[in-house]
Amino acid sequence: MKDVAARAGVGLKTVSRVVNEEPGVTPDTAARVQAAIDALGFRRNDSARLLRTRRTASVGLVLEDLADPFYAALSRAVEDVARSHGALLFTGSSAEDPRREQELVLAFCARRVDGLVVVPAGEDHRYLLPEIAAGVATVFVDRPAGRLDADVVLTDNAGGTREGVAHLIAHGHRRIGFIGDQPGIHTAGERLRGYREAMAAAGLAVRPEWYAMGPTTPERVEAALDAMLNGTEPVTALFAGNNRVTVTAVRVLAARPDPVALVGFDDFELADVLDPAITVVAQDAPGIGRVAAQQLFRRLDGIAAEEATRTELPVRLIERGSGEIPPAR
Amino acid sequence: MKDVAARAGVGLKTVSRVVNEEPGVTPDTAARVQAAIDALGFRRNDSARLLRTRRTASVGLVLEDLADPFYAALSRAVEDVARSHGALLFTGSSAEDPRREQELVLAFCARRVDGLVVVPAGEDHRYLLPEIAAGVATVFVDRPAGRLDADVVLTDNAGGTREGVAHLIAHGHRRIGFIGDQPGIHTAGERLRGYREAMAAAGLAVRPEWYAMGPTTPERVEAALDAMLNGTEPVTALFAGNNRVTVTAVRVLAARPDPVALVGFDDFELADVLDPAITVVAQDAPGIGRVAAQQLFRRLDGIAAEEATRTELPVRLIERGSGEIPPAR
DNA sequence: CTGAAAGCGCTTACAG
DNA sequence: CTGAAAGCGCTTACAG
Repeated sequence: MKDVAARAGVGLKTVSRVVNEEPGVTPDTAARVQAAIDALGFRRNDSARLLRTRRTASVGLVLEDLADPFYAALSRAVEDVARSHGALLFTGSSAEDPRREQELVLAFCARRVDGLVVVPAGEDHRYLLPEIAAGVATVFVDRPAGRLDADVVLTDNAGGTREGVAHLIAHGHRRIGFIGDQPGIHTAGERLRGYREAMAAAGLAVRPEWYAMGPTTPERVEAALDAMLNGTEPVTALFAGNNRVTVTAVRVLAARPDPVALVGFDDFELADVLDPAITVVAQDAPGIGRVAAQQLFRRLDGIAAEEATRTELPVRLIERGSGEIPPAR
Repeated sequence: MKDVAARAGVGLKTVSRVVNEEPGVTPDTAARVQAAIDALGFRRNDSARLLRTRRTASVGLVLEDLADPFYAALSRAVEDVARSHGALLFTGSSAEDPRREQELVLAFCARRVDGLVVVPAGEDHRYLLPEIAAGVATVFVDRPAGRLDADVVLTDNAGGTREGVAHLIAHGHRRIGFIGDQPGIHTAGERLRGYREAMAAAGLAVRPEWYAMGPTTPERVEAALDAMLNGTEPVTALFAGNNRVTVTAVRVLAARPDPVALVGFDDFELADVLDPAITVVAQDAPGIGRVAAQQLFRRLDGIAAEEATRTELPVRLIERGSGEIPPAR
């Protein structure tokens, strides 16, 4: 900028005015400055500019895995909102490792991002307290923060599962299984709760061998499902607590002679092309990302309420066939 | 930092030393500085630091759509390489709009990212010339840059398609169709070329109604496929030029009485659960991202050759059933 | 309409 | 081992 000023024979501030299209520059002067800019190939250094303005016009997004379709869709929505507010997006994957989550978050804060959208991996987010006090707006997504009162945007996990299980009950099922993710994961716990509530609401007892929580590896899901199907009171329907479980369940059930009804939490591509097509409780991944990002910018613009908000987004039951199979005789 | 220095009763430079763990500070002094840091909740402002060091330790990734599984996997790989080099990742989706691509690229450059990984949307990247001259390392990915000599990492599109089509030929097919994306898209053109070459290598003529290029909307793909299947010389097998085409083809073919062989370019989740399971020519999305990012850091570390490199990654034919269906009698 | 000075929060190059 | 001065590339607050 100094070079431009020298070449155009003006002061620094005048170059700044032209670059920022501020008023109060003679067309003549502006033209001279512009010529110097073009000749020198000058491009404003936004990092320097932002050091002075104290707004970096960037937000950081920390999620579990950028390559996961659910988070990929969420990211894209956050990106779109950020763009509409003139902000750039940093992204980072925690790989479900609390240490890595913290590293990323603090790295973003060290860059002085204006705000943060975080899918929590850890259980204690008090490390963010000084950052939040320093003015970094933070919104949690998909799972609430641990030991910290902050904005959070969630899917209605319990409600969605209740709806899916009630759907199976409405189709005549009484013995319904549930296979979920690790019990420590918030979404997994909420979905299990929804399952229990739906069964209770219908006056149906839940036998301990009908539900299983744990890693979503194919081996473990298959073992859990086998146990449910081969017990003394075998289930006639399964509610799959997430995508991974659903896919394995599809494979296992396809190999069995008698049909078992299946409803899965979270939609996936080609669910409608399978035979039978898979009935799912669909989450709104872009919606979650959008709402979270909007809340973030509301905070940044100072138009959000003081207190932390908690938003639960509704799910959508999509009937495709697998969830409407009647109980085997 | 000034506050920390004042509180610890030392100079700025000493605080800087402690913060950066530089040697040459008495344990005693260091402890005093550290105490001040903790008391004040000081966190180094990396943006300011990087203004001075002239390295932002960040790279920008511009791709078509962060929510697309292929690009999501690619992004994750770029992120991992960036992390291993201590760099943060900006991401942005061009939505296949050249103007938006340029906006994003220039915004990243204005932040002075060290390097850029770009999936080109436009056809002319000369706008990057000044940036590259200014030292921004740039690697193109998935498609080559337009009118610019730069590093590029590609899938072996033509070779992969040759292999897939040859596979169909080896299974007895003589009349093979090809449905691809818009002819302007580099990957689409390359795959069409591979199809032609494989047919020619087997001495098979290609009738004009056997291949169709255009948007990958279900309507258009369905119409193209119908035309190929109902002509006077109907095809007995189809090579689908990408994911979207494959999915629509699966739907259309499932509704037909006689089986048609199908090989698709690019793998997708659940391809193995469909009936028949889908034979594909699989791209290595993480591999492409990794190789591109590695080339980027090689440039940044000054250990890359002067000339632009062109890398083509091999594909993998995965036989699952649909590609091994013999020609209908 | 225009510009000189100070400052954003750090590091670099020196001197002691 | 320690620190004062200058500077990274901009903007802010002022003065003319």
